[in-house]
Amino acid sequence: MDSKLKRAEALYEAVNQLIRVHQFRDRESICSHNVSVAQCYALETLVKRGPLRLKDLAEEMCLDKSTTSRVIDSLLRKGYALKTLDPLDQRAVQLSLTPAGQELYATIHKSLIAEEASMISDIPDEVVDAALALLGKLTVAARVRLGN
Amino acid sequence: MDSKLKRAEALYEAVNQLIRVHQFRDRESICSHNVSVAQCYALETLVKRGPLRLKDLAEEMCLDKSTTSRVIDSLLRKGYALKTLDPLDQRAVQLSLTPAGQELYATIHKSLIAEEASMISDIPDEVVDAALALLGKLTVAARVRLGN
DNA sequence: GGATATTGTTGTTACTAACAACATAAATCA
DNA sequence: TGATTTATGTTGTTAGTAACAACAATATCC
Repeated sequence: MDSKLKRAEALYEAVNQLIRVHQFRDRESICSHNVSVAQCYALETLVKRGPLRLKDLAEEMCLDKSTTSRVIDSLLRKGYALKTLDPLDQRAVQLSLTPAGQELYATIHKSLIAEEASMISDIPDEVVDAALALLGKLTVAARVRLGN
Repeated sequence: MDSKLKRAEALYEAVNQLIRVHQFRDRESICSHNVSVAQCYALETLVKRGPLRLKDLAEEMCLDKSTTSRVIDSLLRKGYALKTLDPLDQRAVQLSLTPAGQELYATIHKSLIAEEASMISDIPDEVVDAALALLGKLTVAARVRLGN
C-alpha cells in the first residue's frame, strides 16, 4: 500500500524530530549535574536493574564492554559507583552505586520528569495514554527488527 | 496531579527506549553507506531546505557552526556536497549537494523508510495516525521549552 | 573611515563508541 | 589431570559527535 509508506515516512520524520529535541534537552539537563549522558544512562540502569556485572550492564545498555568499562571508570572516579569482586568468579566484578550515586540519579531523574510533565500539561490524559501504548509498540517492533 | 507525573515518567521511559533503538538502527543503516549519522542529517537538511549558507544549515540542525563546518568538510571530501561563494556576500558560502549526494540520500532514505514501514505493518493505520499527531505535539512542546 | 557585527575556519577539549589485542580466570574435554 | 577453549574485563587505537574560544575576512552602521 502506498498509504503505509507515507505513514512510514511521516513517522520516521516525527521520531527523528523528537529524538533531536530530546537529545538536546537531555544533554543540557544532565550535563549540568556533573555527569555525561552515557554516565547518567549507566546510573539509571544500575538503579533499575540492581547490581550487575560489567558484561550484563553492557548488554542492558546495548554498548560494547570496553565502552561500558570506561563509562563505569568515570563514575568510579567521581564516587558514584562501586566495583566489588565477585567471590564466585574471580574474573567478574559487581557494579553498584554509592549512596551519592543513587542520590544523584534521583535528582536528575526528578528534574527530567518535571520537564516532561510540563511538556504534556496541555495534552489530555487519554491522548498521552494512547501515545504511550504506541511508543511501546514501536519500540518493540524496532527491537524485533534488530533481532533482539 | 499525581497521575500527570506518572504519565510524565512513563512517557519519558517510552521516548528514551524508542530513541535508543532508533539510534542504534540508524547507525547501522546509515554507516553502511559510507556516511556517518551527522553527515546523513546534513544531507537530509540540504535536500529538504535547498541550498543554504553554513550558518543557516547549522541553525536548522541545532549544531554549532564549527561542528557544521566539519560535517560539511567531510561531505565535500567524499564528493557529496558543493560549496560555492555567495557573490553578494564574500564571507558566506552556499552549500548544496552534488548529484551523487542527492542520489545517496535518496538511497539511504528509501531503506530507512522501508524499515520503518515494516515496523508498523502490523499496527492499524488510525493508531499510527494518532501516534503521529502526538509525536508532533511532543516535539513542539519540547521545542517551546527549549525556547526555540 | 573606524567601530561593530557577521560568517566561516581552525585549535582545543571532552564525550560517545566500536574493534582488536591482551591478561586472567573458568570451563570443557580428552 | 592437563591442555584447549571460552568468558570477563582492561587497555590501545581509531573515528565520530559536538561545544567553546580565538581568529581572519568581510559587511554594516554611525
